[in-house]
Amino acid sequence: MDYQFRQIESEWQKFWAENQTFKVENHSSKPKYYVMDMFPYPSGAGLHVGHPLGYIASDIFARYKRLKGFNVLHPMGYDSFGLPAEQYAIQTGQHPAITTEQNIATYRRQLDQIGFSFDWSREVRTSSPDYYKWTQWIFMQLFNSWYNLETDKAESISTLIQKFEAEGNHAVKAASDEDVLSFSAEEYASFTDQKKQEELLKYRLTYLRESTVNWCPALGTVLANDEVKDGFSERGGYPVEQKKMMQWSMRITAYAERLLQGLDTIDWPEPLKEMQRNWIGKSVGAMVRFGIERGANPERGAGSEKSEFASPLPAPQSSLSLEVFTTRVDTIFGVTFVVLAPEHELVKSLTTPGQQADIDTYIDQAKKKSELDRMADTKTVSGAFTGSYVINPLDGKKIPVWIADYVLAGYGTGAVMGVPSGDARDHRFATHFNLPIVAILDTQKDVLKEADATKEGHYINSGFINGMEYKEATAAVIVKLEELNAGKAKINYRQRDAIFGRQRYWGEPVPVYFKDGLPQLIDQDKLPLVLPEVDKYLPTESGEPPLARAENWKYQNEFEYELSTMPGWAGSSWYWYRYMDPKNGQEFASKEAIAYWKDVDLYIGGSEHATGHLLYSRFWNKFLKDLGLVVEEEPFKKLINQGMIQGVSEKINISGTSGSTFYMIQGLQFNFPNTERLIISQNVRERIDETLVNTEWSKAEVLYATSQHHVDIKCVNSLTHELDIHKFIEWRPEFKNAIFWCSGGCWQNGSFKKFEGSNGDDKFYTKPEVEKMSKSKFNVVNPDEMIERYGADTLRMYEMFLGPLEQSKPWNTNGIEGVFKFLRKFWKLFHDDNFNFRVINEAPTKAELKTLHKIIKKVEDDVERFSFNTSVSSFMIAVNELTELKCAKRSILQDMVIILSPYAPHICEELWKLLGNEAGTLSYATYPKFNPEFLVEDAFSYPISINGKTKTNLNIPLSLDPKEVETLVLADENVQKYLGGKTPKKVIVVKGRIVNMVV
RNA sequence: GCCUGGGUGGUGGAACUGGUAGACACGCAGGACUUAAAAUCCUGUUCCCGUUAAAGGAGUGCGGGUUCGAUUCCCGCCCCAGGUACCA
Repeated sequence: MDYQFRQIESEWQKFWAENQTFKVENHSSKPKYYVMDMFPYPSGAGLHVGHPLGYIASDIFARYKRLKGFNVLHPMGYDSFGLPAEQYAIQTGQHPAITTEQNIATYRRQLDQIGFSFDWSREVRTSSPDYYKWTQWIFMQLFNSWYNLETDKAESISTLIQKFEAEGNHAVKAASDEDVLSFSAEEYASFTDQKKQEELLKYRLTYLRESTVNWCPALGTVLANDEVKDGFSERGGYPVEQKKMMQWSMRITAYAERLLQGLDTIDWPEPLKEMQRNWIGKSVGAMVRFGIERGANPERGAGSEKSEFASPLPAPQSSLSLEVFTTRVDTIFGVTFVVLAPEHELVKSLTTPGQQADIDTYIDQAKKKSELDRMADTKTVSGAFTGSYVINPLDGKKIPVWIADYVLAGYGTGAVMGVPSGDARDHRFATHFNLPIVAILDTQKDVLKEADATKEGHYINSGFINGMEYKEATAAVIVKLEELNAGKAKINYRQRDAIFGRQRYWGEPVPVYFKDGLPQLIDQDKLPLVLPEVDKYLPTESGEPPLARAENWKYQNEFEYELSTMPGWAGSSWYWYRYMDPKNGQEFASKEAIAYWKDVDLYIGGSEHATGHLLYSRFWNKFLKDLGLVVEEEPFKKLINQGMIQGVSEKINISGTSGSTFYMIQGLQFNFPNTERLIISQNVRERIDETLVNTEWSKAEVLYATSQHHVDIKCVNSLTHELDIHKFIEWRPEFKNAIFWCSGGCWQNGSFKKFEGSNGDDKFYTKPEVEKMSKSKFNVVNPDEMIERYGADTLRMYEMFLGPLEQSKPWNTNGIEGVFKFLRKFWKLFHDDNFNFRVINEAPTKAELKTLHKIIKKVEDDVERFSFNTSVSSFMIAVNELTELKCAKRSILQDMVIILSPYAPHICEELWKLLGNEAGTLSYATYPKFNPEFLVEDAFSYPISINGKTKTNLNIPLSLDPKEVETLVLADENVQKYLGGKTPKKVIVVKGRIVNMVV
């Protein structure tokens, strides 16, 4: 029979499912290997061709490892809490659990079709109560823990209470809130229970605190960052404001240093590690306190309010002072101004009456700017002078205090010392506002023209550090500042605590109730705290989260539950442990299972999770490790980022309405009721762009205010980018009366009017653009059609053939035929022209063995370095060679089947059976052993080049040494011809590589 | 702005430690088979010059450099994609 992929694939998928071929046990005499994918969110759009890319790669790897004798854990599950299901629920009233269930069924069907070797008996779903019971349980452990900086570990809160009872908190070194009280054991004992809890909350690893959220009053809800666009809600376009709200937070900052250090111990892509490093943002520097000039504005109230609590500095001499964090404390003599964030708490008290108007205007402006605006606009310098001055603690100079939005309130102290000679931004600021610029190092170039951030050379204009070099000066300045009680060395992290909650329905309920306004954990045996039923998935009229709608939902019928739910990253921060022991009702995973599987050996997923999921997972893992619940400090030993599969989006230009009732376009009249739109073909649009100024097109200026909109790629010919107007109108009926302006005329209501004197071109073109594949861009390509047409094995190999795994690439199906042809060719090796099985038991030839061992080696090397595209090519070469050799020998072909099986498992299972092996044993067969003897060559065709340009080749035995090779080459008459009688100045012979002659 | 990745034929890409640039595949062109088409098979296919063949020249984003030899290493620049919190 010819290669019948449909039949073969469904047959084997059924076989694997029925026989649980890939079910794996938590014990084995084989070494363990854990291959995991980032589990998907089951969206309503189903799987698209981008999803399987990583899954195919990890599946190949998992299957390969099985052949190499490992006990392989390769599970799959669903990250099934999320906003889209909830949004759908809001629109339709359908419970998100139902839609989620349906979406999962679609995903499962699609995943099964591709022939993955998942152990489905271990499937997890984050939205299932059996699962989120343990997410809640981990939350409770976090609540019951504090971070002891002395042991550098999380500990039970009870040890902290003991310390408080014994000695108060003076000697306690803990990661905590800024505003902790200072108390003795006696004072602690005198606290009411309420007060004690209040204080303890400031140390817990998960705690409540006020944080700013995107609040949309019209929708009565909090929005995620990506639901906000230019200060308006993406859905509906309602204004969004910043609102303070009590929110659960996770004290991830306690782990900053360990998260940073751990990066050096794991095998992850360097760019990804770099991203995490930048996110954590460790900077070693110093805190410097500038005294505020007395009498600046005393009637306006207190200075640094923070300092009575957790300031790293001892109490200031003056109550009026300003703290600045800097990484270049050595530049302190070059400070000519200080800049505060507009939101800084001291701005109010520092502003003099004369400057009040300026400052108010500036703050107003800054508030309106979105973060995006601030970023895009790095060239514009803005700021305002407060009217006050601070005193440089080292030389007593008066320094003006400004505010500017390039300083962020959330980082460091929200204040910067401006050193224009050394920092480009400060330089721009100084130049713009005409502030002095002082050079501080003798190596600095023309500092009036440009900042020079050098650390080289010797200090000048710098008081007691004049003449010193960088290292010495930095140390000296810090010593001096400490002496003066005006500063000290400090390590600062950019990372902040993670907000842990959202005001939504479809998430894990937080296992907390409130008593006297303080959060309390529910009893552990009440877990899981199941998501209650609600009548609607919207917030309440008073703006409370949807859970407030649940009737009679009270702890012990008395206490209010926490109404927010956990964020998306909760369930995904520990799921790799649940796969180890997914059905356990007593623990999140048994000690034995964790001791056996330990960690994930290979994790494949997208780099978009670099600073979210991957950082939070590492954080929770370290926490679980501190509690002795897991064994490894890092959860994912090796990580590979698969590149993004991009799609080609198609866009059209839609012009705004002009208010006229008809349009004249090139002398033709078109009806144009106010609500209709003019849609301009891309080729016309480009011509307008080019010739906008020409009189011929002057009318176009009126119409020109177009915006680009996505069109479903189903309406467009992907080769010509020609729009099918009929299909388009079917898809978007609101455009049924629109005018479609083509280069030779216009379409409206199905008829075409030709421009006078035009060629009558009635084709309408879209603009293609390569973008991320996404349902919202209408450019997704579904794998189902591909599988229907070519089968799963072809899809698997084709996705790998597309290019390097880690590189992003646009999806195209141009080469898929070649992969399909390859599989047929492979099938035909085993069959004669009439498709009769023809494999024979003869001894292989040298050439056949060479081909086989070449591919054994190549695929081994390629898989180990995740270069799957090159192994597909090598398979093609091997099959071409064997076809050429007319090889039908079992000893060659059987090994070929094993080597290819991770890539194309279905066809290989079928051939394995035809070869007479027991069905289903292929997955656990032994990978053939490479024997280098078969590849040994005794001669090599040396490229002979002159001045680096290859001229000819000479076949020379490899046994000859370079000198002999040289003699042989020079004796060759062909070579002499190229040399034209000249004697080469020099001859380079690299054995087995090349001969190069310099003439 | 900053960080990261990338730029090689008409296309996807290969070239692993500095050693024959363009493997493999798609597409295209020509041919075989066929009444015809599909399928299959064969041949050619970086560009320029050249009727063919030979010979020659250019060539891995651009400009330099190191080297007997550079897609690979170094310096400067341009462009594309992704990320991003102006992080002091």
